[in-house]
Amino acid sequence: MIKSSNHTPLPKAGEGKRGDNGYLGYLLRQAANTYRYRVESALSDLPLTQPQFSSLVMLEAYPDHSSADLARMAFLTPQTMSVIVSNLSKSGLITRSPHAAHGRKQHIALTELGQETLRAAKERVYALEKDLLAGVSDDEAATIRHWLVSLL
Amino acid sequence: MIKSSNHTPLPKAGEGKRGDNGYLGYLLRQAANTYRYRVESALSDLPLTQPQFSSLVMLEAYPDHSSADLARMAFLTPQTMSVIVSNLSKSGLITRSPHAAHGRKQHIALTELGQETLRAAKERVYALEKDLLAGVSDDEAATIRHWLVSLL
DNA sequence: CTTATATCAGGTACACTGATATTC
DNA sequence: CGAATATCAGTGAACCTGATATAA
Repeated sequence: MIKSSNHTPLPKAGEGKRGDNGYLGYLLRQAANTYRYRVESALSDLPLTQPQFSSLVMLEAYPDHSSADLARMAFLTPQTMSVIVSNLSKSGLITRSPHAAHGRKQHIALTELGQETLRAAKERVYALEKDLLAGVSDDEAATIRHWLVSLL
Repeated sequence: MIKSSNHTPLPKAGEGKRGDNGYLGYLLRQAANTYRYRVESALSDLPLTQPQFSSLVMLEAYPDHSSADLARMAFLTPQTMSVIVSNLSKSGLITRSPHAAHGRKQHIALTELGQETLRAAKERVYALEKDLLAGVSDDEAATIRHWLVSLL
């Protein structure tokens, strides 16, 4: 036998349950996983994971924000974000300098390498944005965008 | 100072970048993360992770499918799915019995506990489905569903 | 004393690649 | 032999909870 179980047809990959009639939560999860995989493939040579990329984008958009600030933005615990920031630091993409004047806060800054890497990553990732809306009208895009925001 | 950096306003949690105008991929990721967190909170007393829950649902819907089959459905490597299945087995939710007649395939079956747990988990998770579509019209829901499926 | 920040310690599930054994 | 399955070994980023130290 060539293909797996032969008395019950293998559902189309990713369907899990009933395709167009599948549960929304399941579809949301699968879609996000698929997209994450695409992003990490596109970034595989940099190297930068998606959470790291997101963190860099946030840092660039909102400089002078602390690790704790980033954690709140990303709905993560401070400890988790601390690990991500620490990994970014280990990769030489950011530097943390003690900020004596403001409590225990650390000033996070992108290094030259960090800026270069982020710029390259943005090109790749933003190119994927177009694919996300292929064949979707502006009205539909607005509906989708509004729905995603409403879930946060 | 009470709230983090005070000269640059902290963006609304989860926005990361520009809210309604944010990048779709980013919104997709954040929405999926938020949903995942809700699911795992709802399941925290069972205990069952979301990947484990998905696997159980697939197993119930498509009995007699192997770990390799599940991996294909979920877009995961056989090794990864093997770990998930192994954890389910360790928790006593499934049993694997050698199936001498069909190559190396293992027959996976839900135990009594597995069926009970899945039933309880379904109640909780499917209750969350309603929240996903709160304030969304049928037309909009169809658009969203179609979009998610198109990404897979 | 309270609050916020950062970080250490420990743990786990999940994801990958690579290698191996088994079976048809 | 090739193809499919399962699994061992190793690695790593990313999550979590809990405890601790520091500083406004």
